Amino acid sequence: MEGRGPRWRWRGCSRRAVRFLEPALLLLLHHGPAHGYTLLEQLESFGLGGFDPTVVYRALREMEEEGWVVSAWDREQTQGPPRRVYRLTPLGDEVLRFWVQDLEETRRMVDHFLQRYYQHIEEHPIQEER
Amino acid sequence: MEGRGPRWRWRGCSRRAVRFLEPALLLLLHHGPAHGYTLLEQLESFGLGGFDPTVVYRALREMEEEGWVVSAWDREQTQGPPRRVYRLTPLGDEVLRFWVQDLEETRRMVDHFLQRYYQHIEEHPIQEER
DNA sequence: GTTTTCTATTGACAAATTGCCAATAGTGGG
DNA sequence: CCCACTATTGGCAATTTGTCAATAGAAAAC
Repeated sequence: MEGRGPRWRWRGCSRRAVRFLEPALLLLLHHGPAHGYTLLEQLESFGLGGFDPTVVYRALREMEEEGWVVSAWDREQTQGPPRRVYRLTPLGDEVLRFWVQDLEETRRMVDHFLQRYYQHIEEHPIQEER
Repeated sequence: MEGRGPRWRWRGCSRRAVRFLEPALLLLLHHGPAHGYTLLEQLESFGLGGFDPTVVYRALREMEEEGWVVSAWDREQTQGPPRRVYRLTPLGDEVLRFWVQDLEETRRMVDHFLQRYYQHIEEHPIQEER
């Protein structure tokens, strides 16, 4: 199953994760403000472990540029350097709802695909040569 | 909701489509050989309409490089220039099964996310200010 | 008390992906 | 012959993604 091409043809897997990153962060922030490092860890509860921190921080900064979240420095209560605490904005809340709609739609599509696959396999157990 | 950034921040939508392209093509080809133009049209039945043809042709060429499909020229039965007919290989069949697994996993993740969202919303109808 | 380790975040860049537009080309109708 | 429709390819700019190195404070180890 290895291709000679780029090292990491097996897309769809880690890529799916990236696609989930934004909504997952928005949902986590819907619970209350948090800083990147914590969010990074909490992502595992979505089955989104193993992210390079850079990716998460970058996503957060981009979300701030969009106005979905705002951040403030927290120089106290830290076991390290000052850290940025992110908080969801009303716009971010709205975007989360958009994402939910989008994921509902995604779910419909995935369902439809899988149904079609299983139905076809059942009807044609052996692949036709035609 | 407009950003000042690039024209098409609203990712996730056409992007989701792209993510579906490969498995959809593999499934369509599982029904039997077909050429790109037909596949392009059949994609609509997956809710994947409106693709730029280039994208589909490119995907097919890449899939051929990977050995998931093979193509042959069809100079007869054509209402235009000769066309390439793609056929699924056993490897492609295997890849389709991988994709199905992957989409099962995706479905679990989406379900989990949505469940968590609705549960949280129900428990905290008003966003906390904390 | 300074070296190491863990927490936390940022910057920069190469590689890959995606959108899009122009080009090519055969066929059939007017 | 010119136009519309069927089919496919090439190339490039813009965007996205992965990764690695850099910075930096605090706490623990030596």
